[in-house]
Amino acid sequence: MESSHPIVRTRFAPSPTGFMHVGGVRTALFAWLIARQGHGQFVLRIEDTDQKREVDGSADHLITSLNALGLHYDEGPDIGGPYGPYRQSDRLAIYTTWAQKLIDQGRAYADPYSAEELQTFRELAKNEKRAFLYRNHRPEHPPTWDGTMPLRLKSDPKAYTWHDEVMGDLQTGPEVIDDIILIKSDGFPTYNFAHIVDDAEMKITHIIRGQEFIASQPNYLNIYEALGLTPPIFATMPHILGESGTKKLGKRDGAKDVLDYLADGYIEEALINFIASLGWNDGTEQEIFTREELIEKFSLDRVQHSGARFDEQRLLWMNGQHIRLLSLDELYARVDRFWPASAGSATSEHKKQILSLVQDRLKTLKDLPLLTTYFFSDPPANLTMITENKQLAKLPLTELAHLLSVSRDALTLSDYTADHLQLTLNQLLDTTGQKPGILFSLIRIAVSWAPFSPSLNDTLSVLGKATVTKRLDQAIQLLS
RNA sequence: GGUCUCAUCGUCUAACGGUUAGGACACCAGGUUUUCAUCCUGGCAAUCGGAGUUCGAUUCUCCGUGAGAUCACCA
Repeated sequence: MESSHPIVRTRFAPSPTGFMHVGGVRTALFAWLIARQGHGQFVLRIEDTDQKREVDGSADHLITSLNALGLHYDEGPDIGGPYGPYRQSDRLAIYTTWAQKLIDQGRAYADPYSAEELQTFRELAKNEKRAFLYRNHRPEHPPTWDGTMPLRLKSDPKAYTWHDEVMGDLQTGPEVIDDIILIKSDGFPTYNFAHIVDDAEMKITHIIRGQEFIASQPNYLNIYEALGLTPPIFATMPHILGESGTKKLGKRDGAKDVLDYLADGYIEEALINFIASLGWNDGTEQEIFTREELIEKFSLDRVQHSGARFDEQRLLWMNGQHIRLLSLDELYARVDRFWPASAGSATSEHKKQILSLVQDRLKTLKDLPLLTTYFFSDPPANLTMITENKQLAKLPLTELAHLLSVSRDALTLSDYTADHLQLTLNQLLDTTGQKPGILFSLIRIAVSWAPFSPSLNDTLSVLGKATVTKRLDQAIQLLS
């Protein structure tokens, strides 16, 4: 059933003024999902029309972030594409051409006022408790536009009703329509003008962006009309709010760089799932979604209308869930830079064995050293782990030393497969007459000196007979 | 102040106008022959307020209240 609908094309259009935070990721993610779902294209366009705010390296950082999260784009400034260039500062001639059309039609004019005059108008409006409208001061005979003055739209004030895929039907009156600036006096277009031209030229079908643009939407519709363009589909995302407050999550409110989350051991699948579920769900009770499931199930009409708070606890939980979903080989490939320094000389075979033991315990990849150091190097003994242990403290140290001695002898006879070790350990419970709470705790502490570890038989198996025997001997000496 | 938007457990959210208002995170209590984690079981906890429509309202309407966005030569 091939329809006449155009191919879905969405875009992420950040301005290079800083790092990529979760709000930006969500906008990018939803646009990416729509493109993938519709088997269309996802475009990256850099909106660098404000030279003053531009931050060096920011564009590269955004690109790195998108790729790190697997939100790969089909067209963009670094990879090109049929509708380039994809950096607005390289497209100035295009905006001039479109602006000239408006001038020729009498729909754009030069703004002759100084900043001071404009400020006076604003204060006047404020004193009268009205919203400021430039068009109330529209000059009768504006000068010819020579590029040194701002170029403004000669607006056509009217009421608008439009549809938003997320918010539903929206409407406003003519009082919000104004003569907004199309081209600034520095020759660069404003976002308001440039994005409309670019989206049209790039054949974008869906504009997905944050709530902060909803108030400008009627003015954009006015521009589309002046330009003779059919507006694309609009979808407005609610804001992500800061952890504590109710404010929009911004960089100054502690919004973190997404690359920091990756560096802190969060995996991209969890980040994607979490950010998607912040304001969206599929209506079922499913919480964990793979990337493929999100592409299949995502829909704009199920996106929440209100803002959502960013809850790190939930992200942490979700990260653990996604870590457990990875195959051992996948996980192994990702934890590479998280191993403790002492793991340096270990074989990958050995490291994989250890990893399989701790996979279910990892909440972030950064937890790896805490859970595994004693596998790679002899841990320092800490007697208080025994003397302050509720169960072990009841027995005299010499008795504990004896138990370890018996255990060492019995374990020496094992072939050190996990199964056989379990058998040997169970037999030790019989021969010593001790409860697992005592005997197993003792052995576990004596070989790891760690507050926790995987199951005892697995731990011993991976440590190997030589290491276990050596550490038991050392512990026996210490307790004697 | 004008304009627009939003409102369910602490948090993320579900619920053709008819449910004991469901799930998840967090928290608490048990269980899975040691610990920590996982996993399982149970517990705690919500429809902002007031009218109206209706046999019946979390759901529809209106009025409040609260919150957010916007009113730039920023995006």
